Amino acid sequence: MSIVDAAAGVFCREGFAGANIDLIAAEAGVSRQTVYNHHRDKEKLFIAVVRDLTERCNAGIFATIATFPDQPGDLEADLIGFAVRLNQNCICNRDGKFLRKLIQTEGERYPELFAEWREQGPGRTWPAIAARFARLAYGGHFTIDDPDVAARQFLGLVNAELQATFMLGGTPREDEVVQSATNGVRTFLRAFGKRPSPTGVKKHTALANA
Amino acid sequence: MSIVDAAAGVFCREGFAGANIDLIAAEAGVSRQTVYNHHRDKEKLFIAVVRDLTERCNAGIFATIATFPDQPGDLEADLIGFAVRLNQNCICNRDGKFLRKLIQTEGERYPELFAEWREQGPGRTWPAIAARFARLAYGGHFTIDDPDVAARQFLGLVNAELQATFMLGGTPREDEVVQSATNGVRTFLRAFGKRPSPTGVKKHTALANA
DNA sequence: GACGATTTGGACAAGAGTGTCTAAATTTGT
DNA sequence: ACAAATTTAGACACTCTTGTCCAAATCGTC
Repeated sequence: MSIVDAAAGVFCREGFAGANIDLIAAEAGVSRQTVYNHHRDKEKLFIAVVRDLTERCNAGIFATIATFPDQPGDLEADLIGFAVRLNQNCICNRDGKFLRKLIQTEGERYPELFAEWREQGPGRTWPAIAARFARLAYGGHFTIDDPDVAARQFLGLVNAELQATFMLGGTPREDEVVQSATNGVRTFLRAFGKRPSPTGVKKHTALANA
Repeated sequence: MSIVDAAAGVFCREGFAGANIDLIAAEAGVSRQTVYNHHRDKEKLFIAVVRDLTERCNAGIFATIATFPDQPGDLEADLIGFAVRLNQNCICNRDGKFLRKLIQTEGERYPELFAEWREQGPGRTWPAIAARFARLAYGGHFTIDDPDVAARQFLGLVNAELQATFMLGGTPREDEVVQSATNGVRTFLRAFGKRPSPTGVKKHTALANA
């Protein structure tokens, strides 16, 4: 395991103040001196960790956004699949979990660093998702007023049932992710879908592959 | 300011490891020895802080749930008012912000303590809100399949636009809270409201008083 | 095989924080 | 006003951590 990977784990578990360089070195399988050789001090190491995580997470999110169903066959199933991929590949994986925790934990201590994240992360990914929704709406699959609002509400809905787990830093099981996404997408489509389908519930299988 | 209040602030800012007892004593306006007299050690003090916050937050949430509109005049405006009260009085205030941060930061270090929170917090408040929604549905104001899912989605929707702010430990402005609640409730009612109102947008003022 | 670069382990100084102790000062109740 | 309880300031031992220094060992490359 690389030094920054090991450091990410320790910083997440112990917080910045509680993180021990000796422990990081041990988990990385190198000597303490090597840690200091590569990264001048604890703070520089921390910054390197956040930058690394932000970069990797963003790459994953954009790769997943590229799989957005622009020409859906079954709109409900396709959106559920997209939501599940987004969660499993970007938010629930190791990088996503770590980055989320570091932002929550140390966000106030490094305003510039996390302002940067905010711009590069939600500031770029949310509009990208909104654009995909706008396209679907333009194609006649939706009736939405504001694509940006719709995108944020989509994310809020498909994660609605995972909040408590995220709070405690846990990782939801795959079936919980699928369940939350399924319920969220159904509500989303009841609100914005073309046919205001009544209570009728169709049976669909979520495609959870990458 | 009491010792636990001061400790709450310092634990939140600095994390458990980074929190300094001298600083807590100074902010509480007492000597360090007094802190040790009241709470045997740092860990006991931390536990007292979390218990205190959990208790106060729960009281606030249940007080707010008591204002749920059981017999709504204007359903949309009443739900927006409820959502705004919930956010302003329970989630965005000092106690809510601190409890959220402590759970995110130290949740993994004290599993029993935060399992307790989970039972006393979401475990009791979510069903309570769900029961109110079930009552509205039974009264013919809604068409919902599962009140529990609907309650979680309601919370997810009205907070959808505040996520990034919560992440960084910030406090959203009142108008942001109202905006998010308004958009969320409108979408919620488009999905579950009795009359599947089209894109039509009515003008309503959110009652944001306590 | 030899040479330069990197890594290693261990020692080290400096600083910070926890928790204890004690005697003096202050508050509280009566 | 007095006695008991509490609070205070300061010193203290102890532990832990950071960051530096250095000589020996290891590695990579030619």
